Amino acid sequence: MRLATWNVNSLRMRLDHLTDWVQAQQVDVVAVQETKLTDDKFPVAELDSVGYASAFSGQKTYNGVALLTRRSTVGEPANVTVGNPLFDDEQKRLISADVGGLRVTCAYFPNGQEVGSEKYDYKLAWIDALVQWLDSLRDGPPRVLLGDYNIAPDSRDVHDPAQWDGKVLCSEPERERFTRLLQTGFVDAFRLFDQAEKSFSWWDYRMLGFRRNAGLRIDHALVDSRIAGQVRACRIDREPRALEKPSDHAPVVVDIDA
DNA sequence: ATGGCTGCTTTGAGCAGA
Repeated sequence: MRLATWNVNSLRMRLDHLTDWVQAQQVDVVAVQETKLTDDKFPVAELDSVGYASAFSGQKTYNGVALLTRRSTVGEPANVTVGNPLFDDEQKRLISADVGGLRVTCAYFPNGQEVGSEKYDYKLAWIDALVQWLDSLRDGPPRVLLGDYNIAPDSRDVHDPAQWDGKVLCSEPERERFTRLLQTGFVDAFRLFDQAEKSFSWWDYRMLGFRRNAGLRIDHALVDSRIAGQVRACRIDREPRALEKPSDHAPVVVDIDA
């Protein structure tokens, strides 16, 4: 089974990129972040016409998440949960479903804006609640957490570690939260394999970020430790980032024998 | 040091992203 995560930065702007890509890559499950659409505007019919069923939770302007499943291989998302039952949140950042024997969660972690800000505190509290909830699901079906974590876990994941040292996305409390997620029984699928140095998943639109490869690895696929041995590959696909009018994020793909 | 793109919005300057 091939799963992927992609922050599309507006599904309205990126629908063609997304449908082209999932078909070309034969993706079975894709977790989408920053749809920026209310549910009545979600392109159910367009996705259905290319063979994908969808579960989604959105709002106007900001946030918004979705899980798309390839009908011919994995069917429809089942037992869909919107949000975190342990955390009241008006922001639409989390959706989970059973797909192909896995409990798949799509997450759009808060950005945090600046260390010490109100938004940063919200980010840490949001992650703490996510850790608590996912920990409670350890005995259920194997979990997969796909999303834009807005955390670069390691200096390897940062184009210029000195410049980013201690800044939001790279601060110690955020990295500690990432470690806590791993400690609830996950592996970082990307780091199970040899990867090129300076592998990133996001590049600033400004200052020729992509051309200079001035990026961060903040989009991740965490896979339940119980099935770590079934992970066959994990890679970042930079190609969609080079298209006209791209998202600022590239998709991350993970292949699991399941 | 600043802002540099992009998408969005009670359509137009300001917010937010990362």
